[in-house]
Amino acid sequence: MPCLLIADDHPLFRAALRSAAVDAVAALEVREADSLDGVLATLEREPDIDLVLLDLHMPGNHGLAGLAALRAQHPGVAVVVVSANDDPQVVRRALDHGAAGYLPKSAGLDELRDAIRSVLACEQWLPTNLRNSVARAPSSIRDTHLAARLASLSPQQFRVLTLVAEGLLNKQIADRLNVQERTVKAHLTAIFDRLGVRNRTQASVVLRELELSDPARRL
Amino acid sequence: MPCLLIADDHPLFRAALRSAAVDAVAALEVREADSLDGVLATLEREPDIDLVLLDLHMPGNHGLAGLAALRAQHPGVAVVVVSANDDPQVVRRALDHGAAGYLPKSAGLDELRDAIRSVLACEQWLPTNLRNSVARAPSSIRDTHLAARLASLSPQQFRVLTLVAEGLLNKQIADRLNVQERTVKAHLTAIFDRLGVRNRTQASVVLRELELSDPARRL
DNA sequence: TCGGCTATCGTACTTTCGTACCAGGCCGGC
DNA sequence: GCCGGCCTGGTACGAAAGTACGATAGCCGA
Repeated sequence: MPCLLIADDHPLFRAALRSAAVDAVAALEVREADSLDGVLATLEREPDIDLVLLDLHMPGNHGLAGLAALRAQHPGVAVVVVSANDDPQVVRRALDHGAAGYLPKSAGLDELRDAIRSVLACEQWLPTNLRNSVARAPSSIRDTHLAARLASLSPQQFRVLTLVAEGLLNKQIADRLNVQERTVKAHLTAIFDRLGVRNRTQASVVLRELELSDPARRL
Repeated sequence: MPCLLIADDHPLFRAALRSAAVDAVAALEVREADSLDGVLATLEREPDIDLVLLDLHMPGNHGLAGLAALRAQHPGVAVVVVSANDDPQVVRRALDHGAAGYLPKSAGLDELRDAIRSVLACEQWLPTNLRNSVARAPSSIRDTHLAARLASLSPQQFRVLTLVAEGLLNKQIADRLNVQERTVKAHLTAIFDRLGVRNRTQASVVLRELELSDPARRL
């Protein structure tokens, strides 16, 4: 039986997505989360989840960072990004970072149903009015490299990286993760190696590249 | 005689702005720059500049960081932000960081003329269709604090901060600025004090808060 | 079963960072 | 003139970061 996780910080919108989803797919189990940590915790707790509807703008998330974390820690779970933003460049970046689909918040029930069914069948899905423009949007080489590097991080490494990017000291990170500072250092050495950087500041820069810049930036 | 600096990385758009501007204001001197460094260099070289038309998306610039740098290093120069983005939240943030006006790239010649004249007369200017919505957009307390802190940095301190945010070592920064590493350290101590942070990673986070997030982020 | 990946922790070491104290020269405002 | 800010340095020191050797254990797929 297919299992869906709805990740959005807006209760009403979650409810709307839920009712539309159960209406669209027979015998669908649905979970909900209202923060990025909640999403990751739920995925840990319930490994049966097949699909996540992920709002890019929830607490603890910055742009595509949540998507990257999800893809890095749960590569087997499909992710459909749900966003009010329908700029083809942003959609392109989301797909490059492993999204299986992109659902504008303005989408109708038909589209939502289509999206869920397609992605559960392991097909990529985009709204019809975006397909052409997204296909034309060039993938940034920088972005695909970034995606590949970040996806190679282990879950724990990703957690360390996010804490580093918040400016925490190694000792603070160790306490937060209930390990020794020495272990944090070991992870950091691996992280630097994988990301191709030489210190923590550069690593945090890499992570922050995932924040969604102004859509006009690349024009 | 009023003097204007047009800062945009697109030559055609610079030309359009220039012809419209000289047409709008009598005896207007015009300079151009195509990068943030160019803007700052020109302002150093020519202290007579009264007004900058600043595109938010030029090389070396990330979101509002260029505006903040400009305001910090040349508080006497008025800045009109020129952007394709007309989200009221972004406009609000630009104004909170010291912009004297905001000109959508879709603006007509009349609006450009109005904008330049108003700002040269030391009045704030916004396009009519944005005035109400921007007035309703709340100022983020975080943002105004950020603006105040960043504006208190000296020019050299700002340069050090930008290099720190790129992940450079103190020694590398020293070489880049032709000073001793010890001097960089002195600047950093002052920077941490003013920004209210405790290490370089947190400082770079503060600077990167100025990047323009996805317009929908605050909804 | 075995190799590979991950996570954990250890010692010792170098480098970098950050702070403590200090000071001289420069410039602008009161 | 004097005060205050900025920019520049100097010595010294402790703290943090990062590296280089290690090690043990678990898990998973070939």
